This record gives sequence, structure tokens and C-alpha cells, in this order.
Amino acid sequence: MNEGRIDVKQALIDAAIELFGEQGFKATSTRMLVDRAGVNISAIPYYFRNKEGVYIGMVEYITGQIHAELSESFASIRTVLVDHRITKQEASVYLVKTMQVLAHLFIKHKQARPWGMIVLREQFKPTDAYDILYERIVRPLHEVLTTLVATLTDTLVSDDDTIMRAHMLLGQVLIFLSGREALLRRLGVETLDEAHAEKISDLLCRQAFCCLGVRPGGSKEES
Amino acid sequence: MNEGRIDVKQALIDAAIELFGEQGFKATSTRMLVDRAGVNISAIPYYFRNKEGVYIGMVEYITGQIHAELSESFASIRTVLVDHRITKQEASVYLVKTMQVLAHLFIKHKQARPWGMIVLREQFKPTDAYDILYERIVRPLHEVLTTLVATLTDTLVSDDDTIMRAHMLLGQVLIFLSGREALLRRLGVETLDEAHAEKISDLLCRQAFCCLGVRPGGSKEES
DNA sequence: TTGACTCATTCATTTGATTGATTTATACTA
DNA sequence: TAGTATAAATCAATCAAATGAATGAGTCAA
Repeated sequence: MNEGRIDVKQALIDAAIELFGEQGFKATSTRMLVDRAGVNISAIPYYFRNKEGVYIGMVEYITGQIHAELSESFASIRTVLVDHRITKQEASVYLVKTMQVLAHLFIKHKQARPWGMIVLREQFKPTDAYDILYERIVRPLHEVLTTLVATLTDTLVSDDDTIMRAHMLLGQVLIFLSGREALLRRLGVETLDEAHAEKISDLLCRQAFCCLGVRPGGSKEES
Repeated sequence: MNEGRIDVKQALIDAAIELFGEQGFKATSTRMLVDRAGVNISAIPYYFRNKEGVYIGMVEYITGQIHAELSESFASIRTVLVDHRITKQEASVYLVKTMQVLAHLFIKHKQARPWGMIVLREQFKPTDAYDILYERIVRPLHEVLTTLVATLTDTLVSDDDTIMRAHMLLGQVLIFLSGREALLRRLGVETLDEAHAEKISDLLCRQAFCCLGVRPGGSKEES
């Protein structure tokens, strides 16, 4: 019953994360979906109306998961950001924390790859589901980064330059998802192990400072 | 005839760049392809064996185009790099040049978006055609960046850290392709115009230095 | 006439979706 | 408690449309 209902629905969502993530929406057929999930094909119209419904439901699900994952670390950061201005020292600390969270989410986390693939595919070629993802994940994340960049570089959060620099910080993380194959070949390995992930995470945090022309201490570089 | 042959074949390739780039391989049907190209469906088996042949042929084509585009600026850099060691000052200059080339190719160039979409899709989910793209474009590019990073940070080109930092430099460029929609929404615009592209290009060059902890002069930051 | 090329038509598969029957669990009644 | 009505959930079978590919006839210049 109740368990069974959730089981079938969740099985479809789990299958959807893997298949839509690996192959994309169009390339994933309803048969592949139900085969992977081990359920009957009528579970799709029953629980999700149609194939697109499965996709939307899946995006809503991982949006919730990622949101939960982020909000732990982000609740504190956001409240600080909106409540009162922060010093550069504080911004430095939060920047490291943010990059750590991103590295964790998109590189080290158990579900990093399947979730990341979905998010990245939506960035790449947005569907109707992108609105959900953007409003709940991308925009808050981007705004936090933008605020930190603005603080550390003495610019306005509304400046195009500030937004673009925040965007570039994101790029340094996401390349490890979107350019994974190239990195694997360059490193001469088959997969990225725990040690690699740790090293990447470290690099990201260290680079974040340099990118903004600040030393960890918080003093801006005088050019 | 000869002209006709090239016309039909090229029309298919042009259609393939747009459609495969926008929709992906599976989501693009042979009908869409021939409709866009304005040719008969039998042109596909005749010139390219099958749909996959069109894709491979298209990747070979844009690989050649990008290679030509890159080699102009890269020939000089590569020969310098392999012939003799370079100073940090020289490396700085080449780094800026490289970032400019990348920004031009993936952001400012007339064909930046269609080409970039194909390249990024291959990074994202490699097909058989990736080998061509990797060996002729990605690897040379990555190696040049790695060498420059190694020189500027006093590390070895074979160090994982060095390779990863080069990778992150690439990420800063590619995010403007893969994360385009997010940036558009954050900037509150519909498309990126010439001014945006110029600003991004500038930022990329400036960031490149900071990322490696060097000042444009060439002195490394002592931590 | 030959060979390069284009064309409309056709074929077998795969696709997303629906149908109506069947099973299973829950609520209600005697 | 036993029996039944009601709804929830699952199932195999089927449909129309789209798909990749092949066919064989037709066109045209050399």
C-alpha cells in the first residue's frame, strides 16, 4: 500500500535521475525508464501523467534534496548577508565555506554526479523544469556568490562585472562535471577517486581567494 | 555536380551543427536534418552512410574549423613551449593571449555558440567522435594551459594539481556556454551582446593572473 | 551509355500513450 | 468476525505516430 505506492513512484524517480541524467530527456524512452525502475509501464501515466511528468517530478525531487543539502550550510550565510553588511574578513570566511559546499555537492557528495548531470543539463538546455531549479537553487547560490564577490572587490551586487565574476567562480566548480572526460584523459585515470575529489576541493577554495585578488587575511591587493 | 555535391553535403553539415548542437544527437531526427538543410532524405545515406555518419562528418568539420581558428594564435605559443623553457614574464603574456583566444572562440566568435554547443556536448557525454575532438582540440589546448600554469606556479606539467588548475581556467570560459541561461537571468537580459562579450573577455584575462597568484608583472605571491 | 546524383515511396522498429481487465488493499456492513 | 463494496494499484495488450533506413525509379551531365 502506502509503502508500495511510494516504492513505485520513488523507483521511477530514481531511474529517471540516472537515465535522464546520462542520456537526456528525449533519448530516454518510457520503456527504459520502467525497465530500470522495475515497474509496469502504466505506473507512468498513473503517478506522473506522462513522460514529461516523470521528468518534472524528478527535478522537483532533486531540487528538494539539493535544497536540503545546501540550506544546512546556507541558512547562516544568507541571514548574515541580508541582515547587515559584512566585513571583508567575514566575506572571506563565507567564500571558503561556499566553495566547500559547492565542491561537496558537485564533486564529493555520493549523489554528486547524477544530480550534477541533471542540473548541468538544465543549465545547458533549459526545459520547463528549469524555473524550479533556478528559483530554488541556482539563483540563491548565484546571489550569495555575487554578494561575497561584491564585498571582497568593493563593487555593487548589481554590477554586471560582479555577477560575471560570481559566474566564473561557479564555472571553476562545474567544469569538473561538464569537462569530466577531458580531465580523466589528462590525468590518465579511469575515474576520480576520493583523493582527487579532496584535492579539487582544496584547489577550489584556494583559487577562490586569488580570483578576487584577496589574501585569505582579507586585504585586497593593491594594483 | 561538383558544386551541387559540396552544396548538399555542406548544407547537411550546417544543419547538423545547429540541430545536433541545440537538441543533441538522439533528439534530432533525420527528417529535421534534411528539412533544415533543404535536401532530400537520401542525401544522408548517399553522402554519410547514415545519421551517425552525418554527426561524425560534422564533428570532423568543426574540428577542422576550430583547429584553423586556434592554430593561427597557437602555432607560435606551442613552438615556444616545446622548443625551450620560458620565463614567467613570457608565460604571463602567453596566458593572456590564450585566454583571449578562448574568449574569442567560445564567446565572441560568430560561430561561438553552435560550435561551443557541440564541443560542450561532447565534453559532457562523449560519443565516438570525441576522440577526434580531444586529440585535435582539447588536448593541445589543455596542454598549453597546463604548461603555462606549471611555469607560473613553479610546478611540474605532470602534477595533478597543475592539470586541475589548468582545467579550472577552462571552466571559467566554458561556464559562459554551459551556464548561459543562468547568467542571462541574473543579468536580466535576453541575449549577450557585443559589449557583454567584450567585458567577459576582459574579465577572463584579468582573472587568469589572479588565479595563479601572479601579478601581471610575473612575480609569484609569497604565501 | 555510363556514373553521379536526386527523388518519392515504402518497411520494420521504436516511440509515447491508452485501454480495459485484474489484483490488492481499505472501508463499511451485517 | 466474515463478507462485501469501494477505491487504489498493477498488469498485458494495443494504437497511432515518428523514426532510421532502404528501395528502385528518375534526372542530368560527361
